[in-house]
Amino acid sequence: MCYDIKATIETQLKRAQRKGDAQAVDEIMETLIPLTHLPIYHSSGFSRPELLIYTDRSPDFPEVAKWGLVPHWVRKKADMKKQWNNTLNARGETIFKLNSFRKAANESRCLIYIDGLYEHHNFEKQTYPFYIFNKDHSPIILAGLFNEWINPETMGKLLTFSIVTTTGN
DNA sequence: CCAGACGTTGTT
DNA sequence: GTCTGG
DNA sequence: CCAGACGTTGTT
DNA sequence: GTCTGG
Repeated sequence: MCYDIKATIETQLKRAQRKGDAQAVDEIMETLIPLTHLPIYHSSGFSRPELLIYTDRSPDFPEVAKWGLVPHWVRKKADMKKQWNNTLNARGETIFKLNSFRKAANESRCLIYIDGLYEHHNFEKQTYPFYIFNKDHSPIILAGLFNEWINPETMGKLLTFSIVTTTGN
């Protein structure tokens, strides 16, 4: 499960810095970062934050995307709103079967660089958030699926993504 | 056949 | 206790 | 998923 | 677009 994350600009840019050139990073800072909610210190997916993802069609130069995948078959804006809180996560075991994820699982995969994530644990009827991160503070790199949805009213493109989860190990 | 959904999480 | 909003 | 609300009346 | 439930 993964519904609450921390993502700083530095961490989100790590891949572009390593794989791209310095000019590309400057361009990202100027043109893409202002379109996002970065830096994100603790956001729930349900607040539908926008951040950078590294897609398989552009693996080293990130794209701005909104958390909560809108499937390709959604036609109306109202249907989109019904759908989007249910696709923050995608169970890896079933992504090739389900209508909402199958096409993206086959064709549109991405990576999401984050600092850490928050898991809630229950103890004596109370809930406590635990922050999970790498010991050396290196990025946690999550597997994701994405889709580019065309809003029929405005013809605007909306890039959205879902985080792939699996059973604990 | 048509209408309506299409998804995730947890379990002291 | 249960529903809504984020 | 968790956090926080959960309700009513009238109207310059 | 495709699957499920009635």
